Amino acid sequence: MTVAKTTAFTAEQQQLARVAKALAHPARVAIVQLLASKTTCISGDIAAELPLARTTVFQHLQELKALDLIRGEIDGLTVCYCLNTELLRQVQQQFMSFFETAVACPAGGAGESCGC
Amino acid sequence: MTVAKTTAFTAEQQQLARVAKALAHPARVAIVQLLASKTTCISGDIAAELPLARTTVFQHLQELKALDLIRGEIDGLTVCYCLNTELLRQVQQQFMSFFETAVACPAGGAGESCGC
DNA sequence: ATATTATGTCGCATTTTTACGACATAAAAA
DNA sequence: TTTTTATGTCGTAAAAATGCGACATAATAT
Repeated sequence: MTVAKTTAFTAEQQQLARVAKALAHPARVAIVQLLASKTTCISGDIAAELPLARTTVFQHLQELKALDLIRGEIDGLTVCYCLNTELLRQVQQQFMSFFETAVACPAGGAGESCGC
Repeated sequence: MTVAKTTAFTAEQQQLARVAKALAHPARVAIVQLLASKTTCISGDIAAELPLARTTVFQHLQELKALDLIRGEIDGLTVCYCLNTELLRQVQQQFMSFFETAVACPAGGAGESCGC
């Protein structure tokens, strides 16, 4: 409580952080890649392809689903999960803007205005 | 027992997840944006611009520094933090590849091969 | 020399994440 | 019907993240 902190975080910062958090575990990165590599939506045997217990994988799936990055459709006894490519495209844009601003830092990286 | 199974994933998946984790908090997103917006590297008054205690901000700075996304150079009594734009460029590429593969999912989004 | 200031370290409490087994449920097969 | 199978729910334990105050340190300023 050294200083007055008036500034809150913007909606954009929170949104980017939320998505980043969703991708902040290799299992969830792997799940997205797995779904991207299938011509047909695969079901819970996603778990069989990952070095984790089925319930743990299910938990990760739920986290991705909570952000609507993936979707699940029940098909009889199995469930078909697939990517929400539309949302992913938006998210990709957000990350791009973020990185573009970052790499375009006027300080220019390896220490032009300071010693870093 | 809860053992981190992150080692069972590919190096690429782990690297992407690591960086995603670094950006998984709005404060750290804000820090990167803040550093990107400065023509000169700013020091610890980063804390004054964020709605968090100084030590908490310092902690976030350390996390970004641990991944070498930012760097700090001591200048007398103050410290000059700035972005590692070179690394950020690499990271940007990794995220781009990831998203490109994801949005290019053959299932094509809104349910072409399944009901999602 | 003493005080001030910017930065960094430590410990602690709270919350969230991760991981998994035991159990429940509902569709399909026997 | 009974059994099998794929999926989902719940509780729990360990770990990590978050946030902050008390204290330490080192460079200036007085």
